[in-house]
Amino acid sequence: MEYQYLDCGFEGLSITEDGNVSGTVSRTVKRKSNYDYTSGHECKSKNLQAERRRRQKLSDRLLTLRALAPRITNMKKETIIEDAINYIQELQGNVKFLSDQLHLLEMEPFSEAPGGSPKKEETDDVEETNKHMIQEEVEVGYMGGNKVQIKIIFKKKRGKFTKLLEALSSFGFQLSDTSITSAKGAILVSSFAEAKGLIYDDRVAVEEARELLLKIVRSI
Amino acid sequence: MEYQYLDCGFEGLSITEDGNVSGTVSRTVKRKSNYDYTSGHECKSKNLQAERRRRQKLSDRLLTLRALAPRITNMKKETIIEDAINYIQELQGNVKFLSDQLHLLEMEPFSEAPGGSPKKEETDDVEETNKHMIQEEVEVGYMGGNKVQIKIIFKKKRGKFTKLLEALSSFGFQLSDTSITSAKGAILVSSFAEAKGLIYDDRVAVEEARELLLKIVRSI
DNA sequence: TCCTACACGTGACAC
DNA sequence: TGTGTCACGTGTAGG
Repeated sequence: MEYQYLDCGFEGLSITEDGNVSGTVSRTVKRKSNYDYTSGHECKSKNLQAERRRRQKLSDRLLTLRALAPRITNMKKETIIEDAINYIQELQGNVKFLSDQLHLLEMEPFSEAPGGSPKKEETDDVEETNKHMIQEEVEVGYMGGNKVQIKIIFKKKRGKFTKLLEALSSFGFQLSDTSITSAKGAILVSSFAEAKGLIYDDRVAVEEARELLLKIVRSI
Repeated sequence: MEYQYLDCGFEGLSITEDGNVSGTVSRTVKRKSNYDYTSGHECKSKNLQAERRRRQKLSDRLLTLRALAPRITNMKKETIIEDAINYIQELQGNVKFLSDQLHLLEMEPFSEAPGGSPKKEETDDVEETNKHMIQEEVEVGYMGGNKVQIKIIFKKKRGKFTKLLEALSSFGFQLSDTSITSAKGAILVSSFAEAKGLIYDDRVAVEEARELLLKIVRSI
């Protein structure tokens, strides 16, 4: 970093009073003529060195920033910042995903949260009941032993299926073979299951199971 | 953004042959005198406008970057980048912490051994991975558009399937028709899906999707 | 040959 | 009356 400019004391140019509106949108251009040209003072090498320091600092920060991102597409300044932006967004997504998963995993051992988060669910429920009017439907067929075959139709909603699975599992239904098809906002789940919690004298209480399933589906 | 410079065709200055070594450490100064002053050609307004565009783009990126970070200390360029650096490091720390905690929580169901000697657990884990050898398996077939058909085999574990569903959903896979069968501790999921997050010029990156799915399955 | 990206010096401001 | 920051125009190296 050696500069042979001394930059102080001699000037080869004078201030040209040409078009003076500088760059940005609305600068209050006052043309105050800060410099005292009679004394030849206000030497600009100070400003020069400060500017050099500033640039170097900024460049260093950019390098540090680039060193953090794993996906490096280019050395260009602009792409460095772009990569940083993308990386930050990716990291934010990861954090959100992991956080959600962690909370979900923490809630799991206590079966279902009773209070839960009321606001979202409420609005969703209102929308659901008002708008589409897709009627939930549940059928249960007895297959012998504690085996049943169940069919469930409900309205498609984000995360509803996974919650249904969890609810089924926590109520003692063990699904073996299941198939899911979705069409026009409705979901049909058809499955073979073992109903371990609903056995009365070696027979599954089919109607009870059906009502339980219906309650589960509607409550989610 | 209005400039009253036209900058093309007229020059008020000549090239002064003064000290020519410019800024950085070792520039091979050749002083080639690129410009043809006889013809008045090689008008520099192109370069000027390009430079303006570059600056504006860079400024925009900086603003975007600043918009991402929650802790804004200053509007200065340098501090914007500093904040971004700190924020990225913080996010990385969060991801690492959450990931660790998640993995720890996943191992918990196996740690309910009554004796509680850590050796056993370790050997158990090793035995598990060695013995059963249910290899995760992922296949992805391209069906046109952004539709894919996926097949996933993994070892049955409590809550794993619902977590898989959520992960798929959060990574942009929208399952339409899927069937699940389980046998001897293994689960086979076969499904049609829309891969909305992985479209490159109207084509789905199949191999990427496969690797992503494999990572998801293994990480859960 | 042109085009892109960069660092530089400089005037204008804002504390 | 200074110090720090900014955007600007410009020369120059590489592609």
